[in-house]
Amino acid sequence: MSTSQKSTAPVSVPDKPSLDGIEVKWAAAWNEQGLYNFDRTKTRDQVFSIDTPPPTVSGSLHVGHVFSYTHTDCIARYKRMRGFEVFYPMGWDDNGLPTERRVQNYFGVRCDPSLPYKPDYTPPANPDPKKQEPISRRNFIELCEKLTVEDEVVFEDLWRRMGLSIDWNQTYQTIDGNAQRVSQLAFLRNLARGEAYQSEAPTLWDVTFRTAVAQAELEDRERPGAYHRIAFKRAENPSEKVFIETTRPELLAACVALVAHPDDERYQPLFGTNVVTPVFGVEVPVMAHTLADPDKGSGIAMVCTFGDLADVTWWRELQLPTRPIIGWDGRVTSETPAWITTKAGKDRFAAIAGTTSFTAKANMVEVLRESGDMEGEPKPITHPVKFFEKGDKPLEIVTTRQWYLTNGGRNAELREELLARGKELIWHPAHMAVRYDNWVDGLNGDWLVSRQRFFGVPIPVWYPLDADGNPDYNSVIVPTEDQLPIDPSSQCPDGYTEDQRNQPDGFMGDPDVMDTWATSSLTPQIAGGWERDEDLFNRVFPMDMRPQAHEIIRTWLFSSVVRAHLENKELPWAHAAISGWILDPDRKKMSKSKGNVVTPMEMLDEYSSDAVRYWAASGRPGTDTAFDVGQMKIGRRLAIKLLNATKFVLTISQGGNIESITEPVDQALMVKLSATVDAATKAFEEFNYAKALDVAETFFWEFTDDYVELVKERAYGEKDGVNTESARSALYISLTTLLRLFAPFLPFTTEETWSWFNSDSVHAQEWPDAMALESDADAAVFTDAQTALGLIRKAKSEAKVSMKAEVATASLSGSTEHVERLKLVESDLAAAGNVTSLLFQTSGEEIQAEIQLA
RNA sequence: GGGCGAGUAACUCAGUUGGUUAGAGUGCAUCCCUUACAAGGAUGAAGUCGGGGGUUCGAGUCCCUCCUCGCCCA
Repeated sequence: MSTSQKSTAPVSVPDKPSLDGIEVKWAAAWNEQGLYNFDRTKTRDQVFSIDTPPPTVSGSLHVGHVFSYTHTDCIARYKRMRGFEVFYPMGWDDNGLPTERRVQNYFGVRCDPSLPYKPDYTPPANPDPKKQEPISRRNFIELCEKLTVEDEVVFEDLWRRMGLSIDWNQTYQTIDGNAQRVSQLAFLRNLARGEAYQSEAPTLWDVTFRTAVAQAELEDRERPGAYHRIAFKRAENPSEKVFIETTRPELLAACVALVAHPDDERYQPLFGTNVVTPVFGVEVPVMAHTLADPDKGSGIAMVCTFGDLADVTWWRELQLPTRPIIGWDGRVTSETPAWITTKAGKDRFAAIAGTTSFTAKANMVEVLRESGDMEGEPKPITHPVKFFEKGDKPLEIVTTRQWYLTNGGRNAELREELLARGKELIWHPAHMAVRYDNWVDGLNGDWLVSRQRFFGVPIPVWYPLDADGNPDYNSVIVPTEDQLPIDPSSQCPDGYTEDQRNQPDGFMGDPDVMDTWATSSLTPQIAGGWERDEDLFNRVFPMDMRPQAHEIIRTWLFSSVVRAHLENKELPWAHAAISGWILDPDRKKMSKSKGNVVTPMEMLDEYSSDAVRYWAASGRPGTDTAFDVGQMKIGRRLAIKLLNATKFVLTISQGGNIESITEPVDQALMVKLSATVDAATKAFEEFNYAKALDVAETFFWEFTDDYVELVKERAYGEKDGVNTESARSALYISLTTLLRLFAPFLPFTTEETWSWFNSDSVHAQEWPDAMALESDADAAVFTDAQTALGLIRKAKSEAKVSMKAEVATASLSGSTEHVERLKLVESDLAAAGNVTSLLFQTSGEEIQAEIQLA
């Protein structure tokens, strides 16, 4: 780094510097200059690549977006100044259920895949959410695409207004052609390697959305329920009763066994015998399994196909028959099951056939009460119930054919490999790694990737139909890689013609789409040009950084690691930067439903982008942060101070040279500045932008409050030019260093001020070099001067006079070293304090002052 | 129930491998319209570092235990 600096343009400082309008001005200028465009001539070691989270554009803008995206941008800007070519793309997550729901509500339509496409369709003029108009799948998807484009504009406007240094030439949508191609291609590669497979198995099922959901999308919610104590009769001796307690009496017809713990002496005599279900009269075995909890209810459980995940375990491990009575719509099946053979049982079933599980439950309770098979009244309890995280009805478990992807949930070896990947990844903060480990350890099955939805990436396969028109799922027909992306419901496989679709001896397309995470898990590959632009891919992959929130470690982060591990045999990125949440002032998570969400654009308008960024950057990595307009006001004050301080320095100094800094207090300031740069650099290297901001800010306030006041007169040249150049150089070098230290945080303010004396952008400058500012000067000269100046101010403040008031005599005392140092600043202290007679005295260990005002 | 994180001034937060008298900003009080800055500046008051116990010459920091809050998992 050069030790000499001067402005690269004629200095032009506004009379009244202001933050107003600088966002629009500089966002446009940066766009025009292509300042953040990725230069793909750079090689991998010169590149810093970021796997940016694609926001869900159908969701609302949230201060959380501003918060976490600012963190990433601060790091991107730092890396850019460190000489890295930053690859900073932006994606839009428009794939999936949130978009479908928004389209349904916004246009008042719903998708009915059985309907034909209407080319000139227009949605209802006055959408009625209760009377959604059924439309074809293709019409529905067209509306999804139309709306997401509109939503993306709103997000892009915000990102630009916030000053995110994104390369707007590198954008993608998780539903666009390339994302679909990458997603399908990766799936076919998984299929070829045996990592993707189909299975007919009990599946967690959301009855509202009528789709299967994966383990990663579940959440437990506490719900009221009740134990119903129901009597089964022993098959050999009907007078002998066995009581079970169940929360789901409506599933009695789906009962396939009773289970108790093998050590439970109460039920040991029953193991291997049969009992008869009440009402339906079906004979079922009593079996032993360690999962049965002797302390829960009566200690013996009714196994149904399927009431909960424990039922699935028992069904599988005890090899029980499948007797489902709940259909995909969440209602009891309309046909009476074959296993119910008694006349009374058939009649009873007819009464609940076709009803919702809620109605069926009420009906069954009534029937059991009348028949005397229920003992006592239901006992209310509260218990955790599994929900789809986006759903509002409890999940059912139904048996369906689905596609799965291996993720270690059923394979110990793969699980260990993925745990090792978690250890290989560098986490910020480090403790977030345990969430990954917990999740991987707790996996109980492979990743279910098929979804029975419409707006998503189709599963790219077909199945041949036999002479009876039944699909042969074991003979999957796949497209060639160069045919991708494909839609199997509108395109036909090689060797077939479209008129063979759904005909005997013809083919059928897989009707499902993939889980959105199956696409989102490939964002490094999608943005990085995998199998599309190998030249780009080799320059950016594996990426350097994945920023994301902690609650999606189990979904986005984990699934991305799975895909890259399987496909690329490596981690998708080196660092994971985990951001915290925004909490409201009561320390509750901010959310729309609580009505405590603030609109980001209003915030930016009121406080300025840099002020809001300041607040965001104050939140340490991974730490939940309170929404605090107070911090934004401070940020605004900092930005305005920076404008004014820059104006001041430039009016008296327009160049600097480290060799000209000869005055001890100026040299001391440089030592402090060097330490500040060093600390900020170290913090940034650890992804701790908050600390980097803090150290820069601390130095800045000392610089303005103390140093500038101390050297003002000398810098003006009012002391016959003695050491004027030293002060001017120190001021100028401090200023240019500070503007660069603040550039990642306050990109607009620093660019505005930089432009007053430079023709290029502050964001294209090199990050300051601590070494270049280092010297063996004594930093305590400045510290002691600050102390002495403070004492003089205190005396004036206590005397309630102006800071400008004249001091007749100031007698400073302290240790020998103190006095030696203070003498080095004598002239500046006298000037700053307006002291006529400044005296020194060696006494005591602390600096003290006796002040006599004039 | 298991795990992780947090608890420091009225508020929001720093506090490094244990090391002098625990810091900053906000707010508050008092004062100053000082020619970079009144959307400003100066000075000041304010803390049993969640409770208890332990290790140590020395603990906000390490160990044990309990309490409160948040999140993840079951």
